[in-house]
Amino acid sequence: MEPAGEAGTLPRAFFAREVDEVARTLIGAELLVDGVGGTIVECEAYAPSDPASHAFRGQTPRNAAMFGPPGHAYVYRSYGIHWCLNLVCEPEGVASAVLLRALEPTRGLEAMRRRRGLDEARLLCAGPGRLCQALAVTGAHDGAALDAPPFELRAPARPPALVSGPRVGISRAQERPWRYGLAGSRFLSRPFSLPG
DNA sequence: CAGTGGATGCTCT
DNA sequence: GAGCATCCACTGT
Repeated sequence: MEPAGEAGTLPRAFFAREVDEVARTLIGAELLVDGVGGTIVECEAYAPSDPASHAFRGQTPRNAAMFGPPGHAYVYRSYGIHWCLNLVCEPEGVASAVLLRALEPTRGLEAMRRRRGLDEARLLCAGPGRLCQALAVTGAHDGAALDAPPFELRAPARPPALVSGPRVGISRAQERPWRYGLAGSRFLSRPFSLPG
């Protein structure tokens, strides 16, 4: 019985909205996996009918979680080496998701340093692959609910200042400014081009 | 600081 | 067989 500790957890309904709005609202939220994590400072929206989305060409075994209910994880392997964590949005079947790209580490720093083999806090979660390594997120979490252990997600106390820009590492639909960041954060995977 | 290439596995053509 | 929603080590200024 720990009602107080769960009071701020984001409900599944939080994710059942248009993905771009969810992405903006996630900046400043706290994400923990087994008690390890920090503040979300960078993420990207991947919408339905988005040529850069894994779901664009329809459902496959890999992207099946994107077609499932919102409020669940979609985890895929990137470049054969890294894992990337997405949060599924919108009504079930629409297949949109937010890719988490960077955290400001706040909890479990020692566990993250051990997993990453690094000391410098700035580099522990600065990038989607690094973030998953630091939080020990793998394909085993694909499809898992975000409002239950090992996940904890809490909204920010106050809306933070946002910056936006083109998404990173994609070749299609580069003109869509669906990358969001916490203004002034030193924990981004890379800087945003202009002050926003 | 910029640019290049290797590691490595899965999906889709 | 190509192409990745990446990261790191290495090169050269």
